[in-house]
Amino acid sequence: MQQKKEITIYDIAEKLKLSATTVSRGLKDHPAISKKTKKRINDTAAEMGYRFNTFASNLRSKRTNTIGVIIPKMNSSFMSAVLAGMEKVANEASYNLIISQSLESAEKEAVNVKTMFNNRVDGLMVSVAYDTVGVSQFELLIEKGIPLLFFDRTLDHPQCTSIVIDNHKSGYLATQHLIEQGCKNIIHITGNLARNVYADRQRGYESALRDSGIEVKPENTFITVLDEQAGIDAAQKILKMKSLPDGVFVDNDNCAVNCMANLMNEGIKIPEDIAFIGFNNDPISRVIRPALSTINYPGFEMGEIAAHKLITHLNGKQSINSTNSIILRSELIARDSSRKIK
Amino acid sequence: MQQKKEITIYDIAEKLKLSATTVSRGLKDHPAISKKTKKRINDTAAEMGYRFNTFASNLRSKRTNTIGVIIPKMNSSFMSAVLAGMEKVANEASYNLIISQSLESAEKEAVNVKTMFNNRVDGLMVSVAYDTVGVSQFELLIEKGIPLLFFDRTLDHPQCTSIVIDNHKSGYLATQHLIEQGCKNIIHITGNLARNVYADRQRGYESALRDSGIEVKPENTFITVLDEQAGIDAAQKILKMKSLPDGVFVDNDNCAVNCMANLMNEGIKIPEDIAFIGFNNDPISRVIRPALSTINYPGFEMGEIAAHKLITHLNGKQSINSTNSIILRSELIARDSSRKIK
DNA sequence: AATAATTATGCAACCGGTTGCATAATTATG
DNA sequence: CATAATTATGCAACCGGTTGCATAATTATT
Repeated sequence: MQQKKEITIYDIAEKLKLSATTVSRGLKDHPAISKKTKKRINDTAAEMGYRFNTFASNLRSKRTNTIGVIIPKMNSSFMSAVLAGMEKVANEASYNLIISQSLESAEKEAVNVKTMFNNRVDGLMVSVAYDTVGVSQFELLIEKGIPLLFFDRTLDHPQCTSIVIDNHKSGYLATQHLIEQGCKNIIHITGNLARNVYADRQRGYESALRDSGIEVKPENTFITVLDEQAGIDAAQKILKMKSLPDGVFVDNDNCAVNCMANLMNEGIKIPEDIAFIGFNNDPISRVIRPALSTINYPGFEMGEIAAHKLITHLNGKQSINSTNSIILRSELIARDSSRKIK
Repeated sequence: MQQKKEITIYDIAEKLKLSATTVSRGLKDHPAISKKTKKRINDTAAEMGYRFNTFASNLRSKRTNTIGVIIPKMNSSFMSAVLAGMEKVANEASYNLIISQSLESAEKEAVNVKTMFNNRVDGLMVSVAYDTVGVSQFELLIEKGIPLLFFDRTLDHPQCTSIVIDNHKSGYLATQHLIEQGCKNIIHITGNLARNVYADRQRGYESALRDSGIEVKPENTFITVLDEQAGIDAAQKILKMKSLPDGVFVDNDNCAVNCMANLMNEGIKIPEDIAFIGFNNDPISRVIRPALSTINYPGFEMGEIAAHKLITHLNGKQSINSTNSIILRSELIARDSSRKIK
């Protein structure tokens, strides 16, 4: 395992009878170095098998070209789309991404923030865990002037930009759509209402009901973790209700689909007995039968925009504080699971 | 944006009238430092707001505690499961993950390898792009003694470990299952046969046919990119065949589901007319109706094992060359899409 | 040809932990 | 109490690019 000696700019300098300074600049395409010298330097570097030492560079220049990302879980269709978008933009701008998962634990999230901090990421993008409370774990970044950006599940902080969709409007549209289809007794299956995404959708749901003169019943809102099991549990709960609902709005397609499948197994007809609408426009929503109505959530685009925003700021082109939040367009996609009216 | 001055071990040393050496060792829990001094050092560090400088450390110690991952695409259910598994293990072992996507392009893959190389990752885990040819782009890593591990889509290299499932057996099992259900004219929708995963499954498919005395027809193997569109295209192609197949084995659930849905729209009955089996055990396979039979591909586990294997090697516990390949268990999951016999 | 302006290159300190070797401080042994 | 054996701490060089400032080389101007 004895590594061959690494070639440094000093080795190149010596061979070319130049200074390390000139070699460093030549490799960086610095304007003060002549074309001829640059070519000599680059050729020799290639020939000698030189490789740039990021650490020496980072150490001196105090920049890492690395962006941290902390998300609850990698393996969801939505989140991997976001990551893919971020990676694409970051890669094109020569930034590296360090990604870690909080696994929905605020505690693990705090540890990850610390790690990112020690790794001196130039900036951090976060979608917070299910049970995160307060912003204190992020203060040390802000004090050091490290830009912090929230996306999807955000926290409110005057110095941070948030990238979100209009969750209130989305919740409103989804509910209104069910009402238009004739639903009068609508369940909302949602998550922790301390999280902006769920709270906003719940408010949208309530507004839509009120605007149509339908009573808002607290027992019609199910707080769950929105995973597959939660969908199954919700189905059981619905089956036990004295009067069956005629519409269900679920904040996650995957959860919705599992709930729906369970109800169908018990002989419930979708959408005739119960109309369904999900959230995210997950691929699963398109292939299930009946196809699941949903709210389109542009994950890939959100990732691109978040990364782009952060990088623009890092490159000094624009302050991250100039905008406090960016709201992406999301829209209703009506499919068979909610079409009671033909 | 003027950062507050960073606290270094020298600042701590000065305050405690110690040397930087002692502080460095104290923070690292070095055995030669007394308990008392360690406590003083750690307390002062915390109090002064010291943060460890990874770059200075990396520069000197020539280790990065960073592992690179290059995959074709992040946003597939299988791949995000793999990544989640890797991240979990890496995080627990205090390694960072740098992830980048080749987006199925060999060219972009080569660039990413170079970037990882320059970033001096301690090791690299790769699932190669659709059209990657040869191993030359990885040679520079191997020459420098940087361990390289392939998973899922592998390349053959004497110095690299591969983590795979038994694709031959899986292809055999899938095909055999269809035959047992009475299928005699089976299509295999697969990918680039230069990739081990697809070539092996194709061999398994052919072996199963032969073992049952069924003729292997080249035109029954569709080479595609296995995405949603490919599923739709395959459905069209099937509908135009002179004699319809009675079974279809698709190397990807998502593609399978789209193909199936398209055929059903045209009045084909699944499984009565055509039995279907997919690959991966994607969540989608469970919720679609009829539920899609598939091969369970333990992505999360594969990620965990790959990361664990690499890290064990990096920590000097075990040479990566001691095993040349690790084969994970995969199994057939029979569901309604293939059950012709009740 | 002399001077100014421009372009190209180099010096040397710096970034902040790490480590082999030497030395000092403390404890154990005879 | 002297000497050996441990244990604890420090010195100084090192890792390899980067950068402000100075100087050298070349070209333009009068």
